[in-house]
Amino acid sequence: MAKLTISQLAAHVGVTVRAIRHYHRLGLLEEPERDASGYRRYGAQAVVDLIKIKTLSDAGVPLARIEELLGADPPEFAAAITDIDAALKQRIRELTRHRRRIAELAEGDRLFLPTEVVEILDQLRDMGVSERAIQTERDGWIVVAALSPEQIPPWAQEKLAALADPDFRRLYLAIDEALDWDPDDPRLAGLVSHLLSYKERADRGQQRDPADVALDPALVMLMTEQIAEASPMWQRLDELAAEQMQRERDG
Amino acid sequence: MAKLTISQLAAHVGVTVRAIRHYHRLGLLEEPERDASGYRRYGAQAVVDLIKIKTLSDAGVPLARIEELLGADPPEFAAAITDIDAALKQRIRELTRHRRRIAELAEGDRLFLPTEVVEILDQLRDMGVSERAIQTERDGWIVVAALSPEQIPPWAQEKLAALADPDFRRLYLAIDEALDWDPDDPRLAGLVSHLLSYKERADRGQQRDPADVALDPALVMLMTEQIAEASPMWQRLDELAAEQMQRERDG
DNA sequence: CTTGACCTTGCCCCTGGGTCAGGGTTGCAG
DNA sequence: CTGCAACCCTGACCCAGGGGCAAGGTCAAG
Repeated sequence: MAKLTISQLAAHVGVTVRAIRHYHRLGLLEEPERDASGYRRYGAQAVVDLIKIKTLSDAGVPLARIEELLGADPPEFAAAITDIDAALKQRIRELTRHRRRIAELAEGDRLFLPTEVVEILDQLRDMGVSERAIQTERDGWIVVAALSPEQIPPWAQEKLAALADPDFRRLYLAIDEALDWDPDDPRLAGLVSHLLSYKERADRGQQRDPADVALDPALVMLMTEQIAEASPMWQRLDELAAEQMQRERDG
Repeated sequence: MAKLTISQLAAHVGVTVRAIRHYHRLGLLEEPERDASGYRRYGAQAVVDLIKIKTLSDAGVPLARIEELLGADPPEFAAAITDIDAALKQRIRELTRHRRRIAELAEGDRLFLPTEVVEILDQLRDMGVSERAIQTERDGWIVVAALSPEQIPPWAQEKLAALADPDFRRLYLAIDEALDWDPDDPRLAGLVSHLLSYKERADRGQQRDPADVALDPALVMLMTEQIAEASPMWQRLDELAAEQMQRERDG
């Protein structure tokens, strides 16, 4: 009669009745004697064992591993404890890293992109480019980073160089303002000639046009599609410019 | 053509293909368009979303909660991030605590017991009591600590006081040596009289016998059974002493 | 004698996916 | 052109570590 019922044992050790039965099923904790009515009756050893189990389990040791440990002799046990402690230390370091990443998440772009690209986005922001265009730009870079991360640095360097050119900035801002125009807007013609004249100057000069860098054409298409999706006007602009260049070559 | 396949997306973000499909099923990540053959094709937004999901998930945020967060507006999101960070900090503290407990587990006694009891065990060790008896003593204290922690300090104080008495120490050592005797060993009679004469002196004196402290009788029985289980000789000793006392009262 | 709090076993449910099965597609090499 | 590896698809089952609930037996008090 001195012995504990399952719920008393559970309450004292700070574990649920359900968990104790679970441990029995797994063979982690020995099944105690039953009383006349079939109830489990626990002695002191069960308390000791259960506390051990709970302590290890709280530390994140899987139940299967705990089972091995309970049968191990002291040197083995001590070695295992050392392992577990190292794992805990490791886990704590990880959590600390995750904390930092989480903080960056609240901050925005920086999380997803290499620093060169963050630099580009910051410059665009300083120029007064619309948030929407910046988003589109950012998404393009993300896809490039996903497919060919090694192409990011050269391309980004070129783009940064271009952004140092006031002509390029004017062009960028002009296109930004036009993003929401209808693809049939008559003002598009002016934009096309602005674009082409910049291109011409860039070609004559020091190859400042980012599109001229030797890039995977598939990637360029990807970027183009990405941008076109965000703005029908851009798509049209691209077509018109291509046609115009074709005519110039022909004529 | 331009978009990512599921495995490209997975590889870039550092997550398994299976996990992505899982997120789709949970509605966490939007199902992208399919190409002609039914393959999923992902754009940049998916990369961004997936990185968010992974970052939060790595931090231990349950997927269900992540789903809510992705739909939340920035202030809500920021608040949630603060919560999550606090939870991480909390978790790190917990792990650190568990590390300490685990370390104590390797060390032995200290794990489950308040300092008074550790003190008792240390004194027993200094006296040269066998490790086996110390284990039994320790297990008894563990049970008491689990069942009635509030009874530990008075009982432990009494026991410490008794241990200061050379008579009690001699008795303790005598019983320790006898632990492995057969229950029918003829030397038991001598041990019984040693026990009873100590009890008598203790009763006459300042109530030094720990068993005299007002204790939960269920607890005492549990302890007794615990010890009896470890040593049949002890069980017999207990019976003989009880009989002897009965005779003395009667006679 | 009933009531409520226990106890028993057994079965399905959850998360965060892993793994296997049984197919269809794509791209490259011979 | 054909074969074959490496993809992709869905669906179904499996794991830990239990939670919840059902359907029934037991116990102590009023």
